[in-house]
Amino acid sequence: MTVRTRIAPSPTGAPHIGTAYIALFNRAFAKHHGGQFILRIEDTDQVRSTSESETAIFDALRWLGLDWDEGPDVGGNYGPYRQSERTDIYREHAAKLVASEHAYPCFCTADRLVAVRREQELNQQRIGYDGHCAGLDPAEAARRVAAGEPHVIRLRTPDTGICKIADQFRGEIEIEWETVDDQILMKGDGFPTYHLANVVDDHLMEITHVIRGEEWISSAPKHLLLYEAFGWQAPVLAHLPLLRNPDKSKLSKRKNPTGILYYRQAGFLPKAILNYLGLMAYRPEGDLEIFDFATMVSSFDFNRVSLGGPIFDVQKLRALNGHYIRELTDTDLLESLKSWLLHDATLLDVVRMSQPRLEQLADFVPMIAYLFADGVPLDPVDIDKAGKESGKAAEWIQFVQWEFERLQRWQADDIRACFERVAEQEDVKLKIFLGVFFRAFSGRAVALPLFDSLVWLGRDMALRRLQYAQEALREAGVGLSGKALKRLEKSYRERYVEEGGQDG
RNA sequence: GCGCCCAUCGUCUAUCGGUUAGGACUCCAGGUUUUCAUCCUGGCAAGAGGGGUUCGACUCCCCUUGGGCGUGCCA
Repeated sequence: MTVRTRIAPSPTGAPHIGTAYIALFNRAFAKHHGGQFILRIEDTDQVRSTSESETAIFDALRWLGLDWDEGPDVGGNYGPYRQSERTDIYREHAAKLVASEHAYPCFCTADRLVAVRREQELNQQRIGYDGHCAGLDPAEAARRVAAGEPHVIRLRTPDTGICKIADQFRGEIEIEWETVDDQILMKGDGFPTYHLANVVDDHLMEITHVIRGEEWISSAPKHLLLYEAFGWQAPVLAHLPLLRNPDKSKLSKRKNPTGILYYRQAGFLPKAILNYLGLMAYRPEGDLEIFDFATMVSSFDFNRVSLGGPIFDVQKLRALNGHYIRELTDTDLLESLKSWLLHDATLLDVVRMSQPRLEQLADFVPMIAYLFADGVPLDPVDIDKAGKESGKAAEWIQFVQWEFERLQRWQADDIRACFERVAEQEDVKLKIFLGVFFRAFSGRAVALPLFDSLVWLGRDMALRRLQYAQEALREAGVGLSGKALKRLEKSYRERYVEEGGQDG
């Protein structure tokens, strides 16, 4: 049996450093056994998935050297590797489950579900679906489905007994069936949920080992039950500890740079990132900290994986990166610099932006420096003063951060529209408004054209700069307090997000 | 609230019953260097608490505490 592992990111937003972390372990394990590592795109969330994000995932993982043997863009014998192209397969399998009564159609409305949950919260009961439609007569349910009544398909879970999960890192985990509710398998839109799709695909793609984040432990029983219902052999499960923010919460973009592309733009080396990510839960042997992917592959051992939730410490990553930079020969470093950003294609953009403003060639480098930096020296007092009144700058920056995250495409026109929208909402002249942002992004009141600069920097770096600015403002006492941030978020939702809750 | 996971310096970790509890990052001091950085040397700094098991527990078991995740027609 050849070992096959996979990474299955969903293309929503910027490719996450956590995805690289999980991918690294999966790839290292597969390669240790001479097996294959597969990339599967989990785009079953029609609302949030974008092709821009999918491309960015390919780009980011490949840059890190985490190549895949099979995937949407390289093909393979188990395709298609994009879940949105496999909907027939899921529908078919869901139908089988309904036929065997391992699953059932549910006609409950979203309103009823909310009401049920609220009552459970009130009575301090366990939260979960109450099984309202589980007892429906199958024939009757089938008639209603045939009549076109809106419905979802739910998994029928046992009411008693315990589910034993053989986690390769943690040993046996026991979860009582009573605590797992009837999970939705097929959504009202005809798309599967993660639970169904991931089980069906892992089986069909002959995945032998599923190494994923510990956030999945509590849904493992549902997955195991599905394998059983289909009469399939379940893959080996292993749950890695989650990467954390300095405050120990799950790593999030609000508190940290989480975009892989940020790290590329900021000049981190792939081998340093891989080494650091490996360090988060693995040591090849004893005190060995500096190691490459090949060492991780050859030494890979489930017993050497540590389980404490590691805090992602950019400072240590930086130190490690410095180590690798120093290890390069001068010509290799020059090549690294060139392939990073100092090549003709990117330089030409910068040349075009700067030309109208140049009086001497010597003006060039100082003028463009902020485009090649991670952070720039900031004057928080000056930034704050650029706002209409003290405190406004921090608010404006926050609104723009949220708008940037929601932007579908990262292009000059969209970015411009984004600034115009916020300036209008905040009732401030664009010229005044942008003053804050020239300072936040470049550290100066004047710089090259803002929107083009942002396109050039990339979304992840743009967001990072705003994060730096917020930190500086906070330190200077003119930033957003926790309370103010909460208030602002509410105001943002009301005024900017037309309808429905947005994700976090 | 309920379920599950986790627990060694500030941070990442080594230790798989017997160690002065080791290394790395950070910080501090000193040395090399025209400055800085690098590099070298040294230093500060840890087994959450309480019960067991054992001749002997950081290590095994239980409880408490703390933290995390889950509790979505998101993944």
